[in-house]
Amino acid sequence: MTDTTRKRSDKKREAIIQAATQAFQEFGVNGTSMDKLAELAQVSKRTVYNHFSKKEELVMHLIKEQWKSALVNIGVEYQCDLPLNGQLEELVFQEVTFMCSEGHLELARVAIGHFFYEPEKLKDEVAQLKAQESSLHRWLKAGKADGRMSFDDLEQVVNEIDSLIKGQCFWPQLFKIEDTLSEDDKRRITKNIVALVLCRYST
Amino acid sequence: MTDTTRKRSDKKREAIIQAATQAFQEFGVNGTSMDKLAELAQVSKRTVYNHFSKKEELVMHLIKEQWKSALVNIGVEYQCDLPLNGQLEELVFQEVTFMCSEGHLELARVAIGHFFYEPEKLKDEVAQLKAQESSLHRWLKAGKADGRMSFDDLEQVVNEIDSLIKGQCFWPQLFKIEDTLSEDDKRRITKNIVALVLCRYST
DNA sequence: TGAAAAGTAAACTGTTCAGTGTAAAATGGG
DNA sequence: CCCATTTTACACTGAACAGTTTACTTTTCA
Repeated sequence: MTDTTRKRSDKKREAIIQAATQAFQEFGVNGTSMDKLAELAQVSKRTVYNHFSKKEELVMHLIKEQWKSALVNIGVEYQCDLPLNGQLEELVFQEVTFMCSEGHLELARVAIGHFFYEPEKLKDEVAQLKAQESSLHRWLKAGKADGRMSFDDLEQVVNEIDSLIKGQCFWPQLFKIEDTLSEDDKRRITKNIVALVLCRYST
Repeated sequence: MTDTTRKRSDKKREAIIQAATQAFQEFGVNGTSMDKLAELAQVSKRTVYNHFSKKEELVMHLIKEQWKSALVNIGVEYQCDLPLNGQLEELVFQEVTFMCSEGHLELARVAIGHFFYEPEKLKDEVAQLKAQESSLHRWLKAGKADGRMSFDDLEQVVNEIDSLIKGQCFWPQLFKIEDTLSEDDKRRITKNIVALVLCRYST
């Protein structure tokens, strides 16, 4: 397999992935036939099958790929010498921005469309994702250790914040019930969440 | 159409609806063929088509039906002479209980499975549902009028409470990522939500 | 009892789609 | 120019499925 052949092959592969990404987002996995996909990718159907032996393989490839690229770390480290308010606002704002970004929403749509009737598989994937301790976890833990935050159950607080974020910045957009949020919307929502949380859990 | 014929016909119809309800929940609308459905209902396929001329008609019938029956009013009216805590706890608990009931989850699964790639239709349906002012709306408004609650934006507060409830009692269960909640779970979650909300918005 | 209403079984139409087989053609290195 | 690899066009298989047609049976009740 020579270098140039690989290059041509890679280009085709790229085109397939590109087309699949778009098509799956627009029509869903089930709504995108392999014929249609090949046509969109400007590639023969057979070539699609040369690169991905089953539709499922292509789907999983895309999802994993997007998962990976989505994991650009959100990072704000706790600092004893700064007010809680500003720090937590920055952290929540980053999460909000990520949650309602088109990239993340599109990934979620494909994944949900694909896994909706395979809850077992979904559970596994989500478990993997949840395994990593989030920046939010770390920050809250540090705040408690520092004596400026007070709560019994860390997991519960994380859950509450997560619910508040997703309930306003993810689910409505996922189902296209609400439009994309403006920067002002994001700021406003962030401020409200932070106010709510600090009012209750800061000492 | 005589009385007894109606009875036989109704039984068949009932069997169809019954089977469709189950099958749509388990396999999704797209995953349930009309042949399979007829078999599950112990009814000939033609009979299915005699009652519902298209699959779509059957689907819509089910969804509307369940919507309707789901609208058992959640009702707790604001009372000036009782502590906020207990009142709001009762109200939130009712919402929590409704949200995570199997009936509601199953309806939501069918609706989402059906509407996922038809966001326009979904938007319409949701708009209809949102039109009704909830008991929560009324209670918060009354609390504010009474001077015991304080907030600028009613809609936002309702949204926050709604997010907290759904984030812990609806979405995880919808995707079968979390198990059904026990009574204790519901109570605990309710208490935490109410504490969070009153801490911030009661005067 | 007999006619109307409803149900049944099974074959059939037409379509969509995943996945395969094959032979010809394009590509690019040696 | 020749050889490897890859791509392409296209026909094909086999399955699934919505919806229809037909010829026949059962139920109900007047």
